[in-house]
Amino acid sequence: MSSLALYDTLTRTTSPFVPLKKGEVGIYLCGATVQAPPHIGHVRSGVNFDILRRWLTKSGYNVTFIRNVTDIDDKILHKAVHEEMPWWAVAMKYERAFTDAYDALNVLPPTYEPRATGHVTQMIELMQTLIEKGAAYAPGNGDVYLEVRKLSSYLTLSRQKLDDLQPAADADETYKKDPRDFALWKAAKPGDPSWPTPWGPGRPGWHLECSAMAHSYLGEAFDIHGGGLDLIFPHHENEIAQSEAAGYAFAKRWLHNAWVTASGEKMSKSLGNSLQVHELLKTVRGIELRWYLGSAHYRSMLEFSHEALAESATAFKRIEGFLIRSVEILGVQPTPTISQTFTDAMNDDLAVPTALASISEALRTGNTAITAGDKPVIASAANEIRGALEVLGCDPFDPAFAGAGASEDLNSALDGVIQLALAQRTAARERKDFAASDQIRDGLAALGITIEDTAQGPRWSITGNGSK
RNA sequence: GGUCGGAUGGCCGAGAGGCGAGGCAAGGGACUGCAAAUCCCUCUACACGGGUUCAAAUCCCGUUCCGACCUCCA
Repeated sequence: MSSLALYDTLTRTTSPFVPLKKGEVGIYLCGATVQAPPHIGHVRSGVNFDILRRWLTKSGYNVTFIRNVTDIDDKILHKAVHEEMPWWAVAMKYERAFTDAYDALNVLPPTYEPRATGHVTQMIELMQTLIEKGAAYAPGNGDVYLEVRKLSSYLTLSRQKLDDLQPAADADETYKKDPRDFALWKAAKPGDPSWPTPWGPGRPGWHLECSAMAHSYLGEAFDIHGGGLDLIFPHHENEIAQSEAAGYAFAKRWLHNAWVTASGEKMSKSLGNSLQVHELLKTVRGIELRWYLGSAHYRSMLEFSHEALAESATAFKRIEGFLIRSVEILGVQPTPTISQTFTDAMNDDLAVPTALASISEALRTGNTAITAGDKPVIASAANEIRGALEVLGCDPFDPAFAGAGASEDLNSALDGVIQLALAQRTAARERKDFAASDQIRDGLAALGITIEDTAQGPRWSITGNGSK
């Protein structure tokens, strides 16, 4: 038996995962700033950490998974002006877009999904603690800053030196003790939303909210903090700074997912528009997009191309096709089981690509067994494959992906109609009237129904793309 | 300037001292009335130059190129 080992950005090594509390895992994942529709880079993070969560759950842990929503920030306020909507309506609109995207990709809803605006009280408490401890200061302009020079462990995650940092171009140094001090809280500007605080009305700084929410739901110390690679600095450094200065042990381990790249570069805003989740879902199903996003190792860059996505979908359909045929032959859905090779791969810092190789092997075994009519082998291969797909969130029998399906009555009626046509075709084939036989097959194909002749007789499936 | 990644076959994508990961595409074959599906075979790659070693895609040194972060970022 292997046991789970995970990489830790803090130590830059892979080490055995030991939870703070036996059988329990607390995870905090930095979620979206809801100011635009999600592109695949955003949901890759969601998918990667969903796979981690599912594997931990499968391994027997009780997982508390917190993923926040940043529903107030500069960009949202700008967008509100641009879209001529209240800022809160903008935030809600895009929060829904993210939720829809997560749902389409079968990303499990977090245990709790806190919004920044709902945790101002906790943020004020945290700032009070920080000021009392002398780590933060309110210079009187309504801002509250964290004094980074006082922190010995600042920048340990990104391994930088404070003096090497380029000072922010837009830093207002009038009130800061050091240009690198960052804002915990921002004073209200005219027309902007604000919340009252002991230091004047204002709104949350980005970093503060995550520290406050992680503390609220996971306590002073928790197991895993996740996010995209680009959050290491400044966001996660600043979260550590705030939380440790407040006296919390904070995250024990840091996991960061790599980007989706296009032409070698991190997805930019302009590219992001064409790679929005809802656009891509016009070309592939959610389960196929998820398969694609999950198939690379979470710490590797994933070079996006429409061709690669299409190929990935083809590969997935082959696996799915085997499972469907296995149900037709065995009459029951496979019972998910986890093989040792899959376990070993996943326990090795979620080596999904290696795990996928074990699926390919089982697939070949299973398909060969179908040809041979070897039901026990078909069953064991199908069980193993379904077990793996379940962990990867790509189980075709998962009700999450069955949503748009027709009712049982309708399916039953449709099957009856097609069987009538197939009986005609079989009769035509028996009298060697292949013209008539092919006419029926072509006719069904035009309706998006594919006919395949197998050793067990003809089978049909809806593959779409029928001519209109 | 500082910090951190990367370069693997037609394409995607693992591996991290010794047994050709895997997938997709392509070609050939089996099966089939044809097709589809499936199976089998073929396609022996690790940016470059040195070095260490019995053995290097993997370790070391150097070089080139690409990318990320440095207070908006998944």
